[in-house]
Amino acid sequence: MTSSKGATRRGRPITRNREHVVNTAMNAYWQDDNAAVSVNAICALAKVSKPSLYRDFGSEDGLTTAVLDRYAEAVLEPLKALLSSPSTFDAKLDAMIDFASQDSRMATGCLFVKMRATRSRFGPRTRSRIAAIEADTLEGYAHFFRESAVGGKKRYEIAADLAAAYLYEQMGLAVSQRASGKSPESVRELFALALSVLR
Amino acid sequence: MTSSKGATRRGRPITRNREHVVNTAMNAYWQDDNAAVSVNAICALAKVSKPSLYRDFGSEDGLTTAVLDRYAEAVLEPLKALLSSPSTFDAKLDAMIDFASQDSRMATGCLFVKMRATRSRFGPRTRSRIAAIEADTLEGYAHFFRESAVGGKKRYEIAADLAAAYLYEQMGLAVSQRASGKSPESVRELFALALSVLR
DNA sequence: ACATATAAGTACCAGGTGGTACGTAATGAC
DNA sequence: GTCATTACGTACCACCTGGTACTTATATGT
Repeated sequence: MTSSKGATRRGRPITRNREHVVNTAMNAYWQDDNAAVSVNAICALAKVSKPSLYRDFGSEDGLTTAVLDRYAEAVLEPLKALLSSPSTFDAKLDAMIDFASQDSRMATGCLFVKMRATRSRFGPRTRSRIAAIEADTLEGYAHFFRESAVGGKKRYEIAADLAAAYLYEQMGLAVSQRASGKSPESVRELFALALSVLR
Repeated sequence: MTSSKGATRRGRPITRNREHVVNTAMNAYWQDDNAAVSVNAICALAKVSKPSLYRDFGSEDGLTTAVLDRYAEAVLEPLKALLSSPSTFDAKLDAMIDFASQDSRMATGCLFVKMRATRSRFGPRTRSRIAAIEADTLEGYAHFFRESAVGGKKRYEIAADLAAAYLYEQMGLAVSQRASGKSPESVRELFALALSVLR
């Protein structure tokens, strides 16, 4: 679709594509305990030379930005969609608990939460993406609570913004616990206890 | 007290003492956003040459262990003592909230929590100290809840160990929020909401 | 005065980091 | 075939990391 016109491309054909590198890097950052994965390590994992990587992403900041965007699209968006599904308030909270404590995607934690925790390691572009995703998530949560307040079975006495911030922080805590190896059952127990104040 | 005997020490007198280096390093680790403070930076801050530091502590692991011990003694012990003070259950929880959200010692977060979050960066000795302090803290909290269950005004329906783990995690979350610059008021609000399930 | 003992710093080590200059390989256009 | 065009990787850069061999400064014992 990129070169459908008659003018065929000239020169050596490209062998490594961006997608492959982004996925490899995402998995590396995601899996690793520490968020200290070097570009050298990523090049070795993706079997791409460093200049190739730098031609595709410009800098480490560019790479981590691309990784974060990919993660947001692949994992965060589905989670966000979960909140606007047609189901009850309590069922949605239960779904959040399931997701954080049981879902295999959170087995090694949430990449966004990890990157947020070590954000000082990243460049300015990545940092601003992190801030943007945080704001977007908080707004999504606040919307969820506002909706529930008018349509739900019970009115909310605590402010939607407070509830949103609370859910956001507790969600981050729960996935951090999974990343540190805590058992899904323990995470579930603690997370459910924390969210019980919202019901 | 170290050389009270008649036999006076021979050789060049020592100029830099361990305490000074430990305090400097503790403040550096504590203050810094990232826990990535290099030994070079600490040497520069403490105005000590690298070999001197290595003679005193053996390795980076030795230094971080000493720092953690000093922090435990200076900050964690007073906090622990707070739980065994003669006051009511609710007052003690309030004191915890005050400490995490208002106390100036937590203005840049809790060094233990920071080191725990980045524990993969440290050597084996430091890591085992972190684990020991965690176990000790959890046991202290569990004891607190067990005591409250028998002598307090209300019995506990949730297990003391669960309550202890919950308090431990919420405490860590609250001080992390302070470390990341969140306002004391916001931290207090969220932390108080979290602890409300314990009352 | 001189030897001995101790503590301190200079100047280095190998290895890893993010990042790049430059030669080379593979294609289409002519 | 020859040439321009493009993608690619080798081999490097300066800088920083934790860690150390070796010299030098300053004290006491005799």
